[in-house]
Amino acid sequence: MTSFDDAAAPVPLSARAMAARPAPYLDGLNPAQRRAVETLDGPVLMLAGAGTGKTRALTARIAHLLGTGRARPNEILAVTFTNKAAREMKTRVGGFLGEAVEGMPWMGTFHSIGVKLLRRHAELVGLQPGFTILDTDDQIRLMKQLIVAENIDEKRWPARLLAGIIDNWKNRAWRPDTLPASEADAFDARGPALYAAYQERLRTLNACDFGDLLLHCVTIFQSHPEVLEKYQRWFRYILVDEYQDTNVAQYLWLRLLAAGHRNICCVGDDDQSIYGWRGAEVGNILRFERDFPGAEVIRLEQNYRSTPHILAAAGGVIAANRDRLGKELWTDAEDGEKVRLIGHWDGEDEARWVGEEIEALARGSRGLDPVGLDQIAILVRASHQMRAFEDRFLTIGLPYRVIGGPRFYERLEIRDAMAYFRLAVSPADDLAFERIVNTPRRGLGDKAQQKIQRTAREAGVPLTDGARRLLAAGGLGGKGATELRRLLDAIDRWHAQIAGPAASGDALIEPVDGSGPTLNHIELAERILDESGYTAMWQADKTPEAPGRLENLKELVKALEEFENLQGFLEHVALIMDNESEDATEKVTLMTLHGAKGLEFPAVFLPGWEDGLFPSQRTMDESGLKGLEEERRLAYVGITRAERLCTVSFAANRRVYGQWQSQLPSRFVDELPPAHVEVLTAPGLHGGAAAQAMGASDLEHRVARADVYNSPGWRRMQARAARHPSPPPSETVIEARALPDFTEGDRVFHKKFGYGRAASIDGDKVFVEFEKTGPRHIVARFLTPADRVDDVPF
DNA sequence: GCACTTCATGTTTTT
DNA sequence: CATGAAGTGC
Repeated sequence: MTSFDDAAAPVPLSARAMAARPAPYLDGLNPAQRRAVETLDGPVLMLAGAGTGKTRALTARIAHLLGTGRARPNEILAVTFTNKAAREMKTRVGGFLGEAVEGMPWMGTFHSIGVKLLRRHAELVGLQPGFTILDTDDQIRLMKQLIVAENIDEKRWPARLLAGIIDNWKNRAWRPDTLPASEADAFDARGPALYAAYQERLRTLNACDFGDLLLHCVTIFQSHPEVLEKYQRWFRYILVDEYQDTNVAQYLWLRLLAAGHRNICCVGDDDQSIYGWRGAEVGNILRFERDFPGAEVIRLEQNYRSTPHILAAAGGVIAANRDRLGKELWTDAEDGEKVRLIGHWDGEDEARWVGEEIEALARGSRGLDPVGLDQIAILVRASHQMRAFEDRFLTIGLPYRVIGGPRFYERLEIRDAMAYFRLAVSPADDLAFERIVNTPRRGLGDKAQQKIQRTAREAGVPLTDGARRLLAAGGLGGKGATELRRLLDAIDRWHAQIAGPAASGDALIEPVDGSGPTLNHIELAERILDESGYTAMWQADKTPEAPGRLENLKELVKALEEFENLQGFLEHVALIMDNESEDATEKVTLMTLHGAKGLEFPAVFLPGWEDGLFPSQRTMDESGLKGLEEERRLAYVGITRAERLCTVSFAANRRVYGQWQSQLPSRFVDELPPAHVEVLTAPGLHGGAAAQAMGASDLEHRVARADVYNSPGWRRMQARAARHPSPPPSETVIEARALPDFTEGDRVFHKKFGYGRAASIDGDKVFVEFEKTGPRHIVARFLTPADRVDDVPF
């Protein structure tokens, strides 16, 4: 058990020592921040606008709580949404406290704290403390089984959708028994029953999905007042980050815990609530004062990030939203550049222009100081918008990094390997068993698996036991039987080996040849992958992605080094799905607006501001005005990421699902206050054929409305453009015509698709069979002969 | 059990 | 268009 039970443990940090010295953590705080730090008792709502130093205030507040002796480190509950935020808070508090952060076991994400609580009281909701945590993938597979069992038409009700509906219910803290009547007719009135069945399955599997981690806690608090009271007393102070993103379940969880002393400090920004679609309730933050009467509301409005123009532009956009708590950001900073606005002919032009602009910024040829590539970000509404930029950057050799791509732990081979580890830890993990019974192929097809399922269900035992019974009864013959027996034996063996070292504590045991319980978890993991035939499966696989997968498996085993045992690792992975690999080269960042929340960049590009794309048509269709307002907040988030330079752009034409569509500039473009915007004209667009084809009216209409052609900003821009002309785009065009400097059959390299063989060449078009990504037609300039890859400038 | 086909379906994302 | 999932034929 952790610190909770060590109530008698000495305070790791000497309160007196800290109080005696002037508090260094108060230095440099502005009055509002200081108030937020020093108002310790009672409910506090810290409305912290973008870039107003909220993390600073939050960490100082923790330091202050400890410094004044109000609470010991393990009596503070500090919740965040993401592991990243939790990590940052830990680091920053660590700056004040030194190693005493280790004594803050209750600083973490909602989910990680939820697990911790739930493990202690699992039996109160019918679980055992060792329950497994299902991720989305497991969840959907489970739902698929239910769909089959309940005879539901999967065409009409795909598992993903149903899992989503149940997720939503959980987000709203609705249990099967408390589901409101309004939901009773969800999917042909079978919703409530299916939800109940799903929960029943989870209980049988001794498993929780992510929603349960919070909802079960709430259930326990509500039905076991003595448990709740214990925690209400224990957590003397509660801090919550990103409060605007809380869903109902999280809200109830917090409200229950804070109900006693009401020492709860919520930090958030209603203007940055962008996760409504996944259950976040802006209402939680809007209602705070009603929920906690007498609450102190502190507004952090001094912005330390952006220039006045950028703040004014963002403010202008967000002002169009109703239902705001109201906040106006201000700054002492110099005016700087206005927000720049530019229209393009199509998405490719937009990408081309952004690429050139980035190169110009990097050279310092825009009349500004040179901007490093890693100080530049392109923030898009939807990830598919990234492709035009990737293509372009690949072509011009501009290094970039995509944030939010496929995650390491979501990869097939990693998930398979994890399933093996899970089985080794708990052989009763049915979902893990199902996943790998026939991977690698063991001759256990659908029929055999059904037999196992049936045997297990009839006996009411886990699948591994069911399989054993089936074998004992001779219900399976041939190769399948032999292989199944071998697998079951292997699982037993691995399980025994885990029990060994775990029981003997965490003493480091020298690796000894042979077997026995002397294996450490890393060797065990290797052995599992080996004995299961999983590694061999990929080694035998001749498809191009096999080597990469083996590489990933190696990486997975390496990741184990940071943990003491497999159990610890599995728990970590269940809750932490992020994987940020830093690499040293300077790169432009490409990510979604959602992904950018909480980040900042000196220069930000916001492309694709077109109605239907941004704001997204779908959001508006589905959520109407509420949706539009959330999109607007997204625009606000985007603009406020910029420190010095913010460039908004839109295209007149865009290919949507292969179909060319003409686009209208986003309504948010109109909401940008003209006084803080500078309208640029793309080279070649102004007066050119493109402008005419574009139906110049649109652009001109907007431009005339803002009267920007007559603005000083416009003239200054023109003058600057004359002084610092952009490199002529023709360079690339000439390059594009260049014929390949390799011949058919040569091995070639492409930055995105990797290595391949040039199967046939037709002019500047090459048909390449890529080793990893299959065959494709590629323009020659994208390719480098493989033996000269080092010449590629990035 | 596997490879090939057709067909539908196209946000945002964490835990 | 382009990707993934489901279905069909071997």
